[in-house]
Amino acid sequence: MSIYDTLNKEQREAVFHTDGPVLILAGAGSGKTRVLTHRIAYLIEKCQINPWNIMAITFTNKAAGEMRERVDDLVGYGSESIWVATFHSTCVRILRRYADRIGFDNNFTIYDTDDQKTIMKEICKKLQIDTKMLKERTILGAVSSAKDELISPVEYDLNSIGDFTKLKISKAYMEYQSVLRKNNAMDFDDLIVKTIELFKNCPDVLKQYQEKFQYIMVDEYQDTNTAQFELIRLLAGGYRNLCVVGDDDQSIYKFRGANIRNILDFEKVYDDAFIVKLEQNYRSTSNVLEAANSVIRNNIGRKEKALWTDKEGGSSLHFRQFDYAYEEAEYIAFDVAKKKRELICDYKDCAVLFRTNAQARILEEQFVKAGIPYDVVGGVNFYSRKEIKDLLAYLKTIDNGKDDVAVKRIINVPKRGIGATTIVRVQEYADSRNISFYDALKEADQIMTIGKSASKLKPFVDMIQIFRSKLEFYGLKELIKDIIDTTGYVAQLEADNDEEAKARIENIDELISKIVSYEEEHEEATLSEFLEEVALVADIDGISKDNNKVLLMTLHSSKGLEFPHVYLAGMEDGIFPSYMTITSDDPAEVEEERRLAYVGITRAKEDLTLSCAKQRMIRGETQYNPVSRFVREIPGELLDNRLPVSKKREFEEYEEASYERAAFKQKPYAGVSRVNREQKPSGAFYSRISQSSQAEAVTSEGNPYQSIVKPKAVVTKPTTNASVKPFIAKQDQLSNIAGISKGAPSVSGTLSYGEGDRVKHIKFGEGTVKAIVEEPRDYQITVEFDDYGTKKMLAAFAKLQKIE
DNA sequence: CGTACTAGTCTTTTT
DNA sequence: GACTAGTACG
Repeated sequence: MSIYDTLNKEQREAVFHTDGPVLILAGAGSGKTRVLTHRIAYLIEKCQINPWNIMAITFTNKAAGEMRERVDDLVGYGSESIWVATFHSTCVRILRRYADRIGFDNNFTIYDTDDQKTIMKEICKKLQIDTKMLKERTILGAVSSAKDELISPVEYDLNSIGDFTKLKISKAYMEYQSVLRKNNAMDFDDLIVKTIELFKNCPDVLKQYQEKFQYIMVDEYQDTNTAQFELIRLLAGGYRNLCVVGDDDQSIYKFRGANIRNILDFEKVYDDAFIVKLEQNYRSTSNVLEAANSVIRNNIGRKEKALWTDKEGGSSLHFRQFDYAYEEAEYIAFDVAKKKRELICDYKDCAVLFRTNAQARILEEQFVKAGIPYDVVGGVNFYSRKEIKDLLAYLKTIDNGKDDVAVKRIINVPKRGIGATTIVRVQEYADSRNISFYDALKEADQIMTIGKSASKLKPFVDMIQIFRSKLEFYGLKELIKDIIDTTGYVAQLEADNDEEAKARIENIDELISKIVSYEEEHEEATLSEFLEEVALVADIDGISKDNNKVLLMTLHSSKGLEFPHVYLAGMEDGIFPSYMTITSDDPAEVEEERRLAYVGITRAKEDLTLSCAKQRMIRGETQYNPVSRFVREIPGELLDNRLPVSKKREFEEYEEASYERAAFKQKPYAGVSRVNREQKPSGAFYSRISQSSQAEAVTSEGNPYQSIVKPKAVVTKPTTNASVKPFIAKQDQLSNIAGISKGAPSVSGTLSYGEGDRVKHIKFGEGTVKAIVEEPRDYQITVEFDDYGTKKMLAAFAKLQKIE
């Protein structure tokens, strides 16, 4: 009995076909990690390939660690010499050795999003770019996309001719790259781009890595971008033993430059590619799988696949709709507690997935309330907290004096009486001499323009110099403690003595212990390496399986994971799919959301609950959203509750619950008197909704997916009319929801069109305005559409555009 | 130079 | 709603 006997036929083919280009199309849950690990084992064990000649690229460090572990379990030796890493850490490792060949120091700094923004802000000032018209964010986005596509500043410039905005971006891009170079820094995208540059400029270096990586495997191939593909193509150029694994249906990072063509056109680039499809799903029950299939089927641009399973049936999928978002969260917490209580599963078997990070908060509140242990993946990254960034900036300054961003961040933290003016003067001096900011500081007494402030700069420079020289003798742990003591950073926080300061001190302690454990794991731990590891951690990397906690995370973070019990929260059109993609005129955007839905559904092994709320607070505004189209795409017979949930029955379950909710019991649901009371809409408001829902019923069949942002003014004026029970009784059919959830219109000042004007509607196309009737808060517009006939609609919903 | 308040922005997703 | 950048004032 060999370890390969447990594989199915296709999996074995994928494992045994070791030479030449291979494309493995691996559906969700089809055992692709198993294939990859067995393939590595096979290479080492049966083909006598040295572990150090094998490379595996994964999407996250966590995946890399797990892969190494599993290979270790299979082979028992050598796994530590396999190169298993993400694209980014692969590139950093290469660049740390050879960056000097392309004009950087080998101890270059890696800039995160914050650093990028800081730099871009300065550039905009310098180039006199009006950031009201063209935001730093937008420029950085454009720059990043250009890098993903391997478009250099010069090429970008050539492509910008005649386009005013693009020309500005081009100038900024050019300047941005030169600042980065000057600061001896690279951003995330540069790590890939510069490695390619290195390979193209130094064939000897490329040759060396081509020799090393005789067998290359790439996981999550559908999410690679053009630059990453080029990198792989170069590396595999010697032996051509390139095996990529992916699933076009799970491509969810287009916004980050992922090029789906990489997987769809693999056979064109490598015409001798061996292709194998893994279609048997080992993860989920057939109900879950059928739901996933029926959703993804609605996408047009995909390779046809038929995932199947022999796990017949399983429990049906659950669907629940609630009036308020907090009720939804409360239900999920309650349901998890119930499952735990009834020994159906443990906390760690459950995960709650949602579209946006912001949705985590309301869930957290209810989990705390219910006393359920949970972890939130992502959100505010540990390393992007102020206090952590400050201390890291000290480390960066000590490590790389050319990193102006880091130096400027800490030059006056804690306060040393060094102000903005002084910093500007020093920068001017540095610019005139063409030296770094830090080097300019060293010559403070030469800078005539700063006068007395020079005396404040000297102690700072001395302090940094002393740290540097001490680093020869002590380790990173001593260094960080020395920094904290010398600067009095923690001492000042202690003086503040409030909750926030306490939390910050805790974070700093956490940082210290991270440094300590880093030093324990790495014998020759260097500052540069530590900073690099810190720069490249993903949110998901920190999650440990050993904790018995419910995991809360975005759908994106959930990729590659699986859980027996999965909750998909916020299944509303406008949330998921997001408002942005619904209103976009590119249908491919909704397709990407649908793939995300597919990823979410296929995370579930046994049990899947989909939920949504009719009313939800988003960025301080109350939204009314219809049930997600993705829920509607699931055949009704798979769901246990196709109808909106009966409030009464739900409530009885609450009553039975063993944990106390005394306050709640006294006022069951009437008036929704707990959380959000101040946001509770008035009775008048609700009758208004019903009204509009009836008015909308005429038009809703063509356009049921519209999410509406309701004007604040209406919501924030609560009346104490607690007896109003919002339209629950009316909601006996899912199809009604779309109409009802239209909500109230926003108060539009004036209309940009009048009777007789030609207008355009996002869904119905062009038409002529026939009538405009004024309503209390809006206008009812009658439009005769060229292709859809006459429709009545409210101006605030219809978003009609006048055609000139 | 440092602080406190205000106004504006944001978020869809992240290595 | 939360955070941040910008401004006015001490």
